[in-house]
Amino acid sequence: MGRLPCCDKGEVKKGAWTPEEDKILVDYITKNGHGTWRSFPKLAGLRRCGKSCRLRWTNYLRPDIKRGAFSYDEEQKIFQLHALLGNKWASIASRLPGRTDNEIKNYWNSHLRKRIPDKDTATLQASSASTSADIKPNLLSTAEHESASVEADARLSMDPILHTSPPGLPDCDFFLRAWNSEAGESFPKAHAIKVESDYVVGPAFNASSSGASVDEICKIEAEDATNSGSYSPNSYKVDKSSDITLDLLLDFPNDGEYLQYLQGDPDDNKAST
DNA sequence: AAAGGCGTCAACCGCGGTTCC
DNA sequence: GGGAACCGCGGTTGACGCCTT
Repeated sequence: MGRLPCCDKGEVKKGAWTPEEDKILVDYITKNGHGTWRSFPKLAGLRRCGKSCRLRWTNYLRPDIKRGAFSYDEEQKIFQLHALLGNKWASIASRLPGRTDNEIKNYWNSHLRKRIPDKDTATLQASSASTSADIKPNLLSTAEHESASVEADARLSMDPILHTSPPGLPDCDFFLRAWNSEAGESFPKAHAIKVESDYVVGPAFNASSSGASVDEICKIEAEDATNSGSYSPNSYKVDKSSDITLDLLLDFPNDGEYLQYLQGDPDDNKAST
């Protein structure tokens, strides 16, 4: 038994929205709110699928949407968040006020992805061929990233040390933990920065065995899930430090090296400044 | 000037997760 | 507890404009 179609395909209009339709949609939502999207088109007098209305509103017509070129800061954040989260566009969008997941996804696919050097791809293939435990999420293709995430989730669930934040541990320790982990390590590597031998990995967070990058990913996802009230009770226990940790990672001083490929395309940078 | 290629982005589709009854 | 309804997400498609030949 398949899922019922969300609307009668014969009845609804498809394709680009006209200014008139936009106006009807905006006017109705302004006055009444959208209610349930399924019934919205009928109530508003639009010959559109409810999903289509929702998409048009959330991706284009919402008043808080910021249009126009992405700033350098925004690009920087997208790179960093993508390194942590992979193709979790909604999660990334939630940290970029005024930007939608669709917009970020398109921008990534058309502008940012091509700035990642080919040699990273080569590194990726070499590393993924060696051992799955050494997988670096930020270097993975989408499919590899997804499978790595699944595997990492499984590892996480078996690694009690990743489930608990030591009582009374200051946030800076959390940050150090994160930075010394694979997630922190991934930033320089993602940008082809050579990390010197004084790079320290604590015994409990050996990068090849702890999957601490997943720690980061799970914390952020847990936070997102918590925000939407949908996180399962046996998932990572979230506390305030997750947000602080991510912010610290995002705010880590960029001396121009870490995001080298942001400067890869002068034309794009010109547009974003 | 015209045709074809390419890049961008709005919109669609299908699926998984959540909520409600 | 189970199923239907609904929502939201990520991947994909298609239209359109620009560029190159």
